[in-house]
Amino acid sequence: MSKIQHRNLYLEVADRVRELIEHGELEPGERISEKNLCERFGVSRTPLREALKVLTTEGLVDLLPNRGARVIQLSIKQVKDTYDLMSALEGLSGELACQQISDAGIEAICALHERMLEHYRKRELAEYFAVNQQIHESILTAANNEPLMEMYNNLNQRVKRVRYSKKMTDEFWSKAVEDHEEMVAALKLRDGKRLGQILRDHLCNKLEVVSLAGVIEDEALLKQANA
Amino acid sequence: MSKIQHRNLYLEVADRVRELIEHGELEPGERISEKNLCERFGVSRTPLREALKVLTTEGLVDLLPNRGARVIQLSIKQVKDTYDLMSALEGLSGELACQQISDAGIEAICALHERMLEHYRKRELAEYFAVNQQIHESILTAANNEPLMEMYNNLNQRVKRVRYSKKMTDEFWSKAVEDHEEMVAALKLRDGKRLGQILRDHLCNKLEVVSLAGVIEDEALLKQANA
DNA sequence: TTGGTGTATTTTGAATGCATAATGCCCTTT
DNA sequence: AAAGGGCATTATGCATTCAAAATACACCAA
Repeated sequence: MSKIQHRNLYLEVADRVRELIEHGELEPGERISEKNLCERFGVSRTPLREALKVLTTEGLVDLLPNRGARVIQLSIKQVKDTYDLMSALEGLSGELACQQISDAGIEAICALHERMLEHYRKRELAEYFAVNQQIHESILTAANNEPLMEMYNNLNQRVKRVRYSKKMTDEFWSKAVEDHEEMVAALKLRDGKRLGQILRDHLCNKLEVVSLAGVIEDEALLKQANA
Repeated sequence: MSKIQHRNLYLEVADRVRELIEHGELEPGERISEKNLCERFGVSRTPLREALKVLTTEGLVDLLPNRGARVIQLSIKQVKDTYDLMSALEGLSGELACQQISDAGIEAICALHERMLEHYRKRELAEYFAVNQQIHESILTAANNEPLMEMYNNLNQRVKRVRYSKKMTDEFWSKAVEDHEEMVAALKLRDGKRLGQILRDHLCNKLEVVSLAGVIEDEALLKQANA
């Protein structure tokens, strides 16, 4: 029997707004109207404003005094900085995972890895991404470090929008798969230092940024053009 | 001329509550009475409640639905996890700092290092700590990575209480100073990989935890006895 | 006593109301 | 026509109010 959980309204609202941002229904830089969202969710301003304050602390929203809230708009530098940070966190997760993960856990990741390879061979990008993400999540979970998980997810949330819009070159893709081969090898040996190093250097964190620059600038230009 | 800044009340309140927690006026696990704090700060419940929500997302406060707020009380594992995470962040800050820091910046840190050594020789613990912290802050600043800084400060805030209460053994202390010698050497060579490695392994992050276990357990027992 | 039930009190959650700051628009002036 | 000033409108910040949940406490029964 699961515990009765009554969440507060502001948490629910925060989730919903997060979704709106993630799915692009609220665009970066867009002004968030309290009234508008209140009507949309059917709640009063109090829980909505509390939610906005939470989202501001999470770094997803920018709250200007007396001038309302906007969806955060990351500069290229901020995205790069965030990726650097996430790499470091992934590195740590690799080290910790090697110390803590069970044999079964390793096997599970190997299985995911095989599935990922299959999707790579078939050039199924969306499926590849999904499994890829599962692998990284599994390592993160195996690391068994709450604040690490929490921070990683928070950062991921911030860059999700731009992350999804990335293009994958063949060269980039094959390199990523190579990295994953090495990762699995290190994991099997429980070589934490090595896995950590690979994850820190993993191109998903580095190379991406290069192509990202394009995306962000395109969006910025587009916005200017429309304004 | 500095910009006119009018901060919202909830930010002010959040700062004040943070201080109360940091200085131990609100103890870990202690129930936070809304009414009490409202009267103390002379504000209505709205901004206070907003502040509590912010502090909850920051991980300093635990907000239970319909049952009020409490100051967060970290378990030994959580403290250990947080330290692991902070080590990784410090490591990253070292790598980045080496890439970005100016010659003048390096010299400034060397100067701080000399001052720290002086305090070490004179066994001036408080002064040593202060300068030590300045060094780490300088490196973090030199890394020039906003979200990194933000996260580090947040984590630091969470463990500040237990961090201050730590005891310093001679052996531990001398090892710490040795580490710092190596750090400065790596920094002078702008050897990011090396500085990163040293910082990740720096005992301030590792050894500390061992003695911490004692402190936290003592406090827990004390609390039980009083209850 | 001890355990449980029902009521009163306190505390929290959310909506509403009010004061103030920001925005938009029209009008004047040059 | 463009720039600036003033008024009306709107949005925000905070206080207050109302409703619901949790807590405390007294009372009763075993």
